[in-house]
Amino acid sequence: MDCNCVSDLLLTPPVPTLWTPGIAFPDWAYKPESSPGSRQIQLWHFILELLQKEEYQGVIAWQGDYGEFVIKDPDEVARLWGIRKCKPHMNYDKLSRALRYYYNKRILHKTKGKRFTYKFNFSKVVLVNYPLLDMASSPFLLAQNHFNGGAATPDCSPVTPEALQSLFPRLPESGRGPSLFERSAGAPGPDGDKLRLDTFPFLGSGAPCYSKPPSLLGPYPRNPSFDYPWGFNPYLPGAFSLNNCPKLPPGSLYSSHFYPNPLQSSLSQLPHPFSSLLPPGDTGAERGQTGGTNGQPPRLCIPPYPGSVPLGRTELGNGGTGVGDRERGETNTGVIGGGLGLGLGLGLGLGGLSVGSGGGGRQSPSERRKGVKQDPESDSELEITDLSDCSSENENEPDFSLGKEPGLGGRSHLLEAKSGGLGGVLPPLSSLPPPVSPHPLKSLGPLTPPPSSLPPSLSPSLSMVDRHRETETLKLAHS
DNA sequence: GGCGGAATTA
DNA sequence: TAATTCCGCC
Repeated sequence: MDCNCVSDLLLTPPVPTLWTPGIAFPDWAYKPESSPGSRQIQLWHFILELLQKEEYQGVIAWQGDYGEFVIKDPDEVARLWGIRKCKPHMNYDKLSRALRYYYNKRILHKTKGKRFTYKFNFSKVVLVNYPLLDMASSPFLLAQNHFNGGAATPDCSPVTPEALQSLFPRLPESGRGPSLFERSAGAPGPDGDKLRLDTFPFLGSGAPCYSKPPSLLGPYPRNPSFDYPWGFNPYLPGAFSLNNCPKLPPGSLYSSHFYPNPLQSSLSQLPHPFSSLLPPGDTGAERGQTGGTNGQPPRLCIPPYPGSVPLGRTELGNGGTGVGDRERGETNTGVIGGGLGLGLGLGLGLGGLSVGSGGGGRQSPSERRKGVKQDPESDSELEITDLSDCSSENENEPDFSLGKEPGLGGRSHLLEAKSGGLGGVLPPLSSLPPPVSPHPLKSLGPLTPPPSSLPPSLSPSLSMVDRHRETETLKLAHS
């Protein structure tokens, strides 16, 4: 982009001590390539940036549900966005159109009844930022599909703290402890990127309402030496006002040097148990996932998640009820089964798990008006029918996964290639545990015993995993 | 305000 | 591909 107005805005790295760890994406999240099809920052990244910065609390802020934010000053947000994109004529109408554009992608949805209020679907964000996560966790999510097999499966509810906790057992339940894994904090480079769960502000506990992500509310280990040595700068694409940091040369903003290929790094970024899928010597544990490396403890920020509602609150119960399109946003459910499981389990080619369409009510307003369109892609309230369906869901969206290969086949191959026969690690589909719980999240249990703080509701997942292992053991014994 | 279609842009 | 722009409808 050769837009001056952008470059003027972009280059102010955050001051670590001032940084509010609400939402920060791994460096590669800002990598143009990480935004398929996009050469520049995407709107939702931008929104996250604004939400993350205290100076914009008066313009846009977290509010209400986890992942929910309100645009307090639509015109200002539009103006800022226009500045960022060099679109001087940007206005809220256009901006909101772009936001609506995310509905089908399920990155966002509208909070009905609340003006200027939207809600992030973080499961999607997870997928976007952790393209291999779904693969790595496939054993669980595959099982998840079994669980969801007969029921309408909401495709993507927000990732809950519990879900993340399951995915990242070491993730502390509160925002104080450093627990996220970080990759080497050494020199920037292919190994310099890191994965931060504070990327997801709704995954911790917090007050139902907040002017900023609850993650900002709790104690947070300010690390004076935290200077993004790997080149990651959550504000890079859009730093607005912090000027006391050295500007990066214009060309460095998206320098590939700082933005390693996520495909190469994301798997190795995966925390246990995913890291265990890596070849020996490359596990997260070995890289010091718990304590960080190079003396730099991983940091975690705990996001605003009105924590009290782990699994069932929200949208989980709505899935598949066949609500109308106007309700689609609120139907956003089943994080694991949907968001993560979607990419994962389905991707593995599990498929065949038809989930009813939930019956009608899927026409868009215009469809109702015009009486047309059958919604083949069934975008929002996606019913997971099979892998192809799942990926078809993504057909209209940026390819967040690995290339164009539909489904997991491609992913698996890739993973295998990358990790040296990972395929052998992944359990055969036939070994998947039988449905144990209809609850999508329950299948996402951690491989390791869940933290004591985890709600009992997650316990069953453990037994599921155990059963899975037993099955595997038996199979091995038989063979 | 909010929605989505359609054409267009970069 | 990810918007941007315009628009008519609700």
